[in-house]
Amino acid sequence: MVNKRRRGTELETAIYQATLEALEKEGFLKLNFGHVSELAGTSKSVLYRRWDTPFELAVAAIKYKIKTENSGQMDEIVWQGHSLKEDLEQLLNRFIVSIRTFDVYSTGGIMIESSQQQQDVLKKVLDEGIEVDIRAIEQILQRAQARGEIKYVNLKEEIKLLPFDWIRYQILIRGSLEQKDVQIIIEDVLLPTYLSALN
Amino acid sequence: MVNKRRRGTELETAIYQATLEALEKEGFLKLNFGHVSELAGTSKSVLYRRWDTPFELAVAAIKYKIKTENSGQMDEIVWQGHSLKEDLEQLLNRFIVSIRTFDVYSTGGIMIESSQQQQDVLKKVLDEGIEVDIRAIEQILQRAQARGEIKYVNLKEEIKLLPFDWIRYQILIRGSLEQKDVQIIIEDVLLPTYLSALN
DNA sequence: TCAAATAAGATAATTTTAGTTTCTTATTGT
DNA sequence: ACAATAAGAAACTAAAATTATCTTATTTGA
Repeated sequence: MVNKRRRGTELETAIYQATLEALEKEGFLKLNFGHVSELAGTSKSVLYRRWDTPFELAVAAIKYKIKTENSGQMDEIVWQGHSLKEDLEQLLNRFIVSIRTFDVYSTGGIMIESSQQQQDVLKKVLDEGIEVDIRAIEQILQRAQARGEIKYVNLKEEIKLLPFDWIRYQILIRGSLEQKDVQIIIEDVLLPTYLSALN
Repeated sequence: MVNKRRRGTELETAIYQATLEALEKEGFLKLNFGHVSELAGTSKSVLYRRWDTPFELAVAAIKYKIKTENSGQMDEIVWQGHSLKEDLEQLLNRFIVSIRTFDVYSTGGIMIESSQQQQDVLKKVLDEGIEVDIRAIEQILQRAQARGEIKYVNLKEEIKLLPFDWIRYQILIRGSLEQKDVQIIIEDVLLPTYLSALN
């Protein structure tokens, strides 16, 4: 390897891509600076200069990925359903796609520990997502109200988040989610819940 | 250190207890044979002979803990409620206690990866618990049927598992669960869902 | 009861990995 | 063109994981 040194943004995106590649192949636990620097075609010292731990690198890389690829996707949904049920189907299926993107970087997914600091960081990432989820549900409820399917739109936050929590659990922990499961949660749980609380 | 060598079951329970202690203090990621062998007052080679990886040791230790402490707890619930709602409160509060026992060994709790093999092992552990959960819900439903609160008791398995999945998610991933959240899931979600599906 | 088999425990040796430091030189900006 | 900055390579250090070897307590069963 000789001349042509990358730096700044160019170098960092290369590192991020290498990190994501490593995460996909080896997962979180095995992520280390040595391997990533090889993949990125740079050297360890470059990574040690920028991040203190592989964990921080991983978070930065995932943030980068979300920013460049998913940015605004959930925010700008064009609703196409003609009923509360159809809107929910559209929303949850879209959500499943985006959560699976995440899942790739935690091969399978199992709970393990992390430091308090690390938890705070990840909690923040999660919470940012939650706001988007809540807004989406609120939009759906208002559409349903306009149609006359429900009278009110005030729902407790925990209930608004229920389908997202449940889907995350199925994908990240259980490791599987079939189409029929989504139908079940919508028809047997969400619709009865909403109709009971909002009429 | 000299004479008096422990072996067999005696030695292994000592190792399991040392492992659980290490898990509580340091967590999953930092679990290693060297540290555990010190805590157990034995030597590394003894551990390397029995388990290939710290992960397998951890699983074995947690299994041991569940077997000796929690065994049959959930199975032998004496129901004390006088309504479907009260039965659900009893069940879920009990469940929360048992899941928190688990949580101690994953300080905080965050999803990270593990190998396919490891996942299979943990999936099996989870699945064993699921059977107990399902039986408990079925008992409750039959009591509700006997009281006349509901007509039928046939519920899809996904729905039966919903409250357990949801609670696990809150505790293991979100990292918190308040009493009011349990009330909300029971009153606003489960009861409407059951009454809608089973009448 | 005694000898052989088994497994515990101690220790040393080896390997691997993480992390640091040093140095050279390409690149940038003034 | 020259000084400042940061990339990249490599060697080095330290720590931890893993393996190997050996001694000896304990069990087994003839």
